[in-house]
Amino acid sequence: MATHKREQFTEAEQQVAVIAKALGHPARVAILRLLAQRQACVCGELVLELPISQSTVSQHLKELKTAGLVQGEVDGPRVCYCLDPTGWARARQLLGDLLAELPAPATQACC
Amino acid sequence: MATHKREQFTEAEQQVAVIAKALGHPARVAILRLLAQRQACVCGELVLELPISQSTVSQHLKELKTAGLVQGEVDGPRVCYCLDPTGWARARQLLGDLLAELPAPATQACC
DNA sequence: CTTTGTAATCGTTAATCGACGATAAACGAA
DNA sequence: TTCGTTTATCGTCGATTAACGATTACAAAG
Repeated sequence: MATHKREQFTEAEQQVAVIAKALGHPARVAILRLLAQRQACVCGELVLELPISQSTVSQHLKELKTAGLVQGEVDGPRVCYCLDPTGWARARQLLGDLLAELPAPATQACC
Repeated sequence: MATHKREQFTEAEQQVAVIAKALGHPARVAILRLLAQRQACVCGELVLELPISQSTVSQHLKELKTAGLVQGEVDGPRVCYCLDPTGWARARQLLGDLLAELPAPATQACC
């Protein structure tokens, strides 16, 4: 059963997991890269660039938005997406902390 | 349909996604942190520290191993786990590249 | 060889994910 | 107001995930 015991982990662990989960699909990584590269962040542009359907892109955008990594602004009939400044900054912080906490280990294993 | 179009994204995007997916659960983040903190990386220790059952821990360890982040070495009746040196170094590289490629945006949104 | 302790696997269950087409909603233009 | 364009949502489907207890596999000890 997916009784999801997530509550029992630390706040930081859960937050990192949320970020990582959002990054856990190539389409979402691609979307973030596109949003960072070009300033033209209209949804339709993304659909043209990606090998998935419009509804699926929309779905991924929703997940990124839920994770706080992306924000969308309605602009007439279309929607302009971009990285969420504070959310992405926070994500960078959390991932950076994780990398700092888990440094590259010595070349030989522990045991 | 889960037709998984992952093949159609770039190699880097897919690899980042694999890493991120492995980090996408608080239990796995916790496991990695425990492995980095203490050198005592015996599976049983992890089970004692985590609020989930032995079989679930084993499952998560398997996923981390599949993602190349962790390695296990049989030591008599128990198994000693630790960060996979090369795999984790690679993961650090990929995540670092991503953070470099997606810098903290200007405080104001794009549109 | 049998027992004991440890970890992996199996089987099951519920929930979530990923994908799509179809439909609905929102808006500007005619 | 109606039409075309754009995006979000709905409904569906199969696959995967997360979790657990039970069982199995294995190695060391007796």
